[in-house]
Amino acid sequence: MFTPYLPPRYNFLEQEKHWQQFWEKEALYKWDPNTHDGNTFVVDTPPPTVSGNLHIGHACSYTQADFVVRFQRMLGKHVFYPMGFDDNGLPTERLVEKQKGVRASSMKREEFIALCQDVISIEEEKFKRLFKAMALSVDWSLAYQTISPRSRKLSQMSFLALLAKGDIYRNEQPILWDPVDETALAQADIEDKERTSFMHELLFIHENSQQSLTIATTRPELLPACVAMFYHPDDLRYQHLAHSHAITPIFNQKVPIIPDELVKPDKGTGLVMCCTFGDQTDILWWKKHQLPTHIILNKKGIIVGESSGPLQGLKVVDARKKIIEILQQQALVVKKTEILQSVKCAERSGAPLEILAIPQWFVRTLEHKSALLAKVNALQWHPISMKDRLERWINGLAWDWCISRQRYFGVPFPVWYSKRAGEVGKILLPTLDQLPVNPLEDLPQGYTRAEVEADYDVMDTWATSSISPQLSTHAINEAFAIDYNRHRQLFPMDLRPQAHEIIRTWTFYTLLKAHLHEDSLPWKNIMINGWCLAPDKSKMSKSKGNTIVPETLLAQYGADVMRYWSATARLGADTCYCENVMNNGKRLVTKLWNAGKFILPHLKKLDNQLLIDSLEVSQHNITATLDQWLLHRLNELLVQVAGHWQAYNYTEALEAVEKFFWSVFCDNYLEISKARVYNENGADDKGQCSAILTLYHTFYTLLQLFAPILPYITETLSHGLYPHKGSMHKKGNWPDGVCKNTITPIILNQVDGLIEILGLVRKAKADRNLSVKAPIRLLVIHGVTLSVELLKELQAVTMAEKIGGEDFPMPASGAIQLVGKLATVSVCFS
RNA sequence: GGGUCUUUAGCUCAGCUGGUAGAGCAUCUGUUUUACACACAGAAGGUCGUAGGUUCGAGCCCUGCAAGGCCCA
Repeated sequence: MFTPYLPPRYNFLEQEKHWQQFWEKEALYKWDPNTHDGNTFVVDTPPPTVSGNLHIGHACSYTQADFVVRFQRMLGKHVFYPMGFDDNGLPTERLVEKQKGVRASSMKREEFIALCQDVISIEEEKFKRLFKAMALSVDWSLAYQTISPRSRKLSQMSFLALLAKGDIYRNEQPILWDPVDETALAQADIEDKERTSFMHELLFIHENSQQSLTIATTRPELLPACVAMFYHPDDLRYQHLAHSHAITPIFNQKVPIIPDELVKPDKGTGLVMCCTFGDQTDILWWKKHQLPTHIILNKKGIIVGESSGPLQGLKVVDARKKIIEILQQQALVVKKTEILQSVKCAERSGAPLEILAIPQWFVRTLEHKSALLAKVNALQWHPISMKDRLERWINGLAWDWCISRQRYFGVPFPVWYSKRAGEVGKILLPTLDQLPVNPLEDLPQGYTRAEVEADYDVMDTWATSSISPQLSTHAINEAFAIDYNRHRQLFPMDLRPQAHEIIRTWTFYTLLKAHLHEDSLPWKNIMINGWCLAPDKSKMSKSKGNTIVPETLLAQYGADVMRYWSATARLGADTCYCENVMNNGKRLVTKLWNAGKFILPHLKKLDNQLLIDSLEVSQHNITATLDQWLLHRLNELLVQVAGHWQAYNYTEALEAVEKFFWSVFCDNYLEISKARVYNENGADDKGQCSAILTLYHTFYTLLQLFAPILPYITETLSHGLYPHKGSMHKKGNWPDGVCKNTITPIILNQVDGLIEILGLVRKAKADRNLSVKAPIRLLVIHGVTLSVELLKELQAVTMAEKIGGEDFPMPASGAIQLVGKLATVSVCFS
């Protein structure tokens, strides 16, 4: 049935809901696993963290990716576009603790994990609804979670694969430790607190000369862990100490005296002791000077070990009092000064942090630097300038990647340590078919619970996130695979869209994993979107109260307008939320609707079959010069816009289409052709048919060009005016060129002249404060010779009674004369 | 503190290998109702962050400075 129809008003909320259901019912975005022609476009969507709310920045970046995906689908690609949810790790734990008012550390581990599962399933539904409202053309059947059994399995496979290759190793490393909650912390969990403390000056003995040396410290209780003494290399007071040793008081340990630039000569006495580990500097020195490790603190922050003598069994604070007491008794404290000190504390428990050395798992990165740089260069960056960030990052890397986290809700290491006599500490691994394993519940084959100790840690979230492509392809490599055929079909992927602040983490780790696993790139292209800032160009944050949530914009303006806004932000460039731009988007949607409303009633003037036929078939009916000119210009637009899209320049693509639609199509073509469209006296049926057909097909092409950015209004108008064509967004619906006509440069120039003359006449009327529809008695044109046909168009649109050409003299008086690039005109009103 | 990006009209942004500054909105003026006043037509609006340098010529290249963003310490 061919019955074009549009409702009287465009109610975006109603239409959006309707088309969401339609797209779902039609399975328009469904990936077809049986396509093997290689004409695929596979996307690696970075899974958002489900904890907390989606903000406008997400909306901006996810819609920008969707533009590209929709274009590729319309081009005819088989699109694989999944959505993931990153529900693994600390942010989720935090959310759950907050929502449920619980503490992970004070519950049973399994109960806490179950609670996490409950919360994320609710949060994910929320995200899903919002993504659908934003018209992300995701195939939801491909959705994955970073904590699901399959993701755990693949994550553990990745670990085992790298362990087998020797790219993962275990080593004891200092970490920041919260002795109250008994966990390692990330940088993000730490806050600096000011407190008063005492700087003590203690006496050491210089081994060679037996003279006393005064060192300054705020941590006297770490004396048993002292492993060196430092002074600044330029400090003239201590040059004689080079290459000698000092003896610690009370514990009588012999420690080397070493010069290092990090010592502040004016702090205390300029001599400082280095312990295992008092602060970050101690760690640096320990690494740089390869000092011995002398651990005296346990995970509860209690001093242990024979060598700690009288401090054994005491908490840090008590040990500090005790050691000062002892030192004072022996007159080894020469000075005590109250100072204000900044101490790193746990944000949550408030406890001052200790530094512990704990065995951790590491992924080798440093030795792969040059290979990774080559990979970075093989990747297509959009925009190219972002490549630089990753190159600098890789060049500056100084440590291997520590992937151990002392957490609960994460992917556990698939590892046990043997307690069997003769092999104590031996690393035991599961077989592949055991995966995913929970080493706390499962056991390595042939061992009993009593014979093994499980690795209690979970992996860094990035260890899982860095295989997001493989979470979708279901394989790490040929040996570690759930479905290797699927992997071969999808990997490497075509596109990774993401924001710039995670280039150094997410991009880097994902490149690293693909490199180590298969010597491959994870993707062929990467597009980097910018940030969304508040209207004052500052970062949006809850504390400033300047956040804007997508829900508000969707309700106020609708998804198309929100997408329009994110389309005006160029790739890589930060953009601020701007009411102006939202209004422009709203105007565009309305203008499209009104153009559709104009075309609709004229369609019944033509035979249905003529409208159903493709333009190729009905092309011979496009007889008017003006119509042929429009189609010619439309063809030029198509080439230009396709080029922009191929280069990921959706902003320029939109700008070009919008400009063409607004000024060429609506303001000029439509106004000029109106006389023929209405054909009031019935004198030009052929011209009318030509005009209506041109309007009809041009408008559809413009809708196609707008479609990747404005999916709802284009679908609504497409179904209303072109009910025989099916969905606007179906695979392969990108226009590959409208009817090729052979319009000559002379004719092109004539129509361009006509448009210019129309502009000059409008100006003449504006100068006289007249309506654009005010009649003209005489219009004289010099410089351009128009055909009889074009003169007729011009006469109708300018309301000119009479038009004179070159042979007609310019009126001397009573006329407005205007000069353009191509033509000079003279307008007489009376 | 190190690195990096940004700074162009009241607002949001274009501006190609250096050659007389552009768009949309907002403003002002005018025009209506046979698609659209969420429109059409017109006008006005800028020492291109700042101080130097290179050049016949700099928004663009070089150096310093300032403000802001981001990443890393």
